[in-house]
Amino acid sequence: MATIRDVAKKAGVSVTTVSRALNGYSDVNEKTREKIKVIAQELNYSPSLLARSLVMKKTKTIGLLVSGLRIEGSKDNFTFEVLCGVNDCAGELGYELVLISTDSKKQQEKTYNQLCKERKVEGVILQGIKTDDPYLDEVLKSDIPCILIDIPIESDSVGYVTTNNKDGAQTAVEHLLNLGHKHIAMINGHSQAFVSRERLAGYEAALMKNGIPFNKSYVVNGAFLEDTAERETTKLLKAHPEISALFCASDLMAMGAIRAAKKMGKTLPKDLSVVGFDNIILSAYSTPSLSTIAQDRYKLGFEATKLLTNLLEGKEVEKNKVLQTTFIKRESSIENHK
Amino acid sequence: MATIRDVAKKAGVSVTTVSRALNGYSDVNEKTREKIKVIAQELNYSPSLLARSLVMKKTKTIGLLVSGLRIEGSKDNFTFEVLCGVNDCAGELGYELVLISTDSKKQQEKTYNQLCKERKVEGVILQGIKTDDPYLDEVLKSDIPCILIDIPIESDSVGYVTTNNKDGAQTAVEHLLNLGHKHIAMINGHSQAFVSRERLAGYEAALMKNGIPFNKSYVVNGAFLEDTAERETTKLLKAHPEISALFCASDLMAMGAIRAAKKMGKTLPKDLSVVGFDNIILSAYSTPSLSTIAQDRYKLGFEATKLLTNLLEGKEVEKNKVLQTTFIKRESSIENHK
DNA sequence: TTTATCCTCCAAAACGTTTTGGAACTGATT
DNA sequence: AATCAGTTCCAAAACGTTTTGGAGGATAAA
Repeated sequence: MATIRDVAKKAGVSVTTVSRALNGYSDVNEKTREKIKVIAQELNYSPSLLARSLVMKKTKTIGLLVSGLRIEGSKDNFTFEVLCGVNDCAGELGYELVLISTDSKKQQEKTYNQLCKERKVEGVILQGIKTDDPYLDEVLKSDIPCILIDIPIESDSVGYVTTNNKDGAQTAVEHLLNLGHKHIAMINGHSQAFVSRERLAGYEAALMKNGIPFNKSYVVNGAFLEDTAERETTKLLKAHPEISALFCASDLMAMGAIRAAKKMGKTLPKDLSVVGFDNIILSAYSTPSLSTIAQDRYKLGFEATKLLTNLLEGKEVEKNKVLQTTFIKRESSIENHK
Repeated sequence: MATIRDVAKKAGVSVTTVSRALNGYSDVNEKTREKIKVIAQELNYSPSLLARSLVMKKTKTIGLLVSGLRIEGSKDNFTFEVLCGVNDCAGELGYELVLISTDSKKQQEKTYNQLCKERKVEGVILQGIKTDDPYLDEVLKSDIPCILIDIPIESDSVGYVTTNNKDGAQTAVEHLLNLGHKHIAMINGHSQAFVSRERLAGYEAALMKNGIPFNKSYVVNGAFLEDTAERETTKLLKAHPEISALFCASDLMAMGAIRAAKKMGKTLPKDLSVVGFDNIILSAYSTPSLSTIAQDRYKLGFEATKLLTNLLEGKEVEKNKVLQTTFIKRESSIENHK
C-alpha cells in the first residue's frame, strides 16, 4: 500500500507538497501538481482516512444506531427503509455510514458514549429505541450530536424527526366515522412508544370532534405485534360485539386483527372495517387489501441525516422535522351495515 | 476527550504502562493495573480506535458492499435479511460493519480498491452484483478478501456463499409433476445472475428425469421484476393455453404471474398452479398463498461473515458454503384438473 | 560476593496524514 | 543596493495509540 511518503520520494518533493498538491492548495506550482497527480495515480495511492481522521479530528462518519435490529423487522421494513434514506443522504453529503446495533445485553457492556467514541462516529441517528430505554438518558446527557427518530425530544445536541401521528390517526378514524361507523375500537401499540400516545390522541380527537364519547374499554394494547394484536382483537370483539370498525396503530397489528376476525367467522370488510397505519408492503397484497395511513419511512431516514449533518456542520437551522401522512383507501374499509 | 496520556499523568505512570495495563499484559503489577483501571473509568477514557488501527494496521472492520441498495428491495427483503445476518455475526466476532453502497454512477468515480482502502475495511461481502458488472473483475484482481453472495467464484482471496438453487428448483418442478401437471412453464430471472442459470438447470433436470421434453418457448425472462413477470406471463399464457403450472424463479415474479393470470380471468389455483422461489413475507399473505422454495437469506449473510473472518484471520478452511432450501407447500399449487 | 532470574516499569519509535511557520528564490519597486 | 511582495517549497510538530528493547530493583541461587 503506497503512502504519501512513497509519492513524495518518487516525485522528488516533500510530503507536505504532496499533501497540499492533492488537496488543491494554491501554494504549489501547477506543473508540480500535475506531476504529483500522475505519480499518485501510478502508485495507486489513496490517502489513509485513518491517519487523516486522526490528525484532523473529523471522521465524516455517522452511525445509525438501531436497537433491536432483528429479522422480524422484515415484516414492516421500518428499519430497512429508514436505512435506505440515511444511506442515500449520507452518500450525497460525503459521509460514511456505520451500522451500530444494540440489544439489552450489549447495553450493559458499553455505554452509549463509549460505543460512539470508539466507533469514531461524529453523530448518530437513533432508531427503534423505546422511551423507557436507559440509553435515552445517556443520549440526552451526552454531547454527541444525535437525531432521534420518532421521539420528539430536543436539546442543544439532540434533534428529532417524526411523522404527524396524531393527524394521521385522526384522519383514519374520521374516515371510519364518515362511513357511518359508530363503534370504533383501537388496537394501539405499546405505551413505551411516543407514536402510540400520539395515535391515541388522534383517535380521541376524531371521536370528540364528532361528539362520540371515548370508551376506555375500546382501546387495547397490541404491542405492535401481529400475534398479540390477534389475541387482543379476539377478546375485544367477543366482549363488544357491537364494534363495526377497527383502527389499528400499525398495519402489522391490522393483519393480526383481520386474522382474528376471520377466525371468528366474520366476513371482511362487510362485518368489520379495518384501517391501519404505516402502509407496509403487505397491506396492498392482503385480502382484503388494507386501508391505511401511509408514512414515508425513507424520508424519515433521509431527513434525519440532513438534520444531523446540519448539526455537525454547525448550521443554525431547525433541529426537528415533522412529516405528513397520506391516507390510502383500499378494500378493508366500507360503509357501516349494522 | 480523555487520552491515554491523561490517564498516565493522573496515575503517575508512563503511557506504555497504561496501554499494557488496560490490554491485559502480564508485565504490570496488579495493584497498578487496578489503579489505572479506576482512573480510566473516572476520566471516562476509551481508547481511540483510529489511533489504534493506525499503528496496528488492523481495523477490525468489514464492509457490506451492496450494489443497488434501493427501497424497492423492501419487497423481497433480500438485502435486509442478509444485512441482519452479517450484522449479527460481525457483532459476535467483534467486527465493525460499514455499509457501502454503489451504483453505476459511483462506480465510475471510485474503483473497488479505492472504495475499500479508503473506508479502511479489511474485507468485504458483496451482494446484489450482476455477473456482467465491471466490479466483479476488480474484485477478482484485488487482494482484498471478499465473500461473494450468490456468485460461485473462488480464488486465493475470494470465496462465496450461495443456496443450492438447482436442487431447490428441481424440487419445485417435481412437486408440480407429482401433482399431475404436464405443461409446466418457467418464469426465470435475468441472465446476469448465476441463480437464474442454476434454477433453469433444476427445471430442466426435473423434466428430463420425468421424461418430459424441454420446450424452449416455455421459459421466459421476467428479469426478477414483478411487472415484467406479469407482462411476460400474459404473453406466455396467451401463446400456450395448455400450460397448467408455472415455476417462477422468485416469489416476486410469482406475484406478477398470479396477477397476470387473474386478469385473464383465470381462477387460481384451479386453472393454474404456481410455485415460487425465496419465501418472501408476501408469499404467506397473498391469495392464494404461494407454495415456494424457501432460502435462508439471514443465514446467507451470517455464513458469509463467518467465511470472511476466517479468511481474514488466515484460517485454513473451506472458502465456500452452499445452503439447502426447504419446500413450503401452500395454496397456490394443486392437482392438475385439465 | 557474584550471577541469574523475575517482576515492573519506561523512553522512544512507529503508523500516515495535515498544518504551521518559515526558507529560498525571483522579480519588481524604491 | 536595498527593500518588498509573491511564488513555491519544506522541516517538524501533532494526532493517540502499540510495541520494542531495555533499565532498575528485588530476590534467589551459586
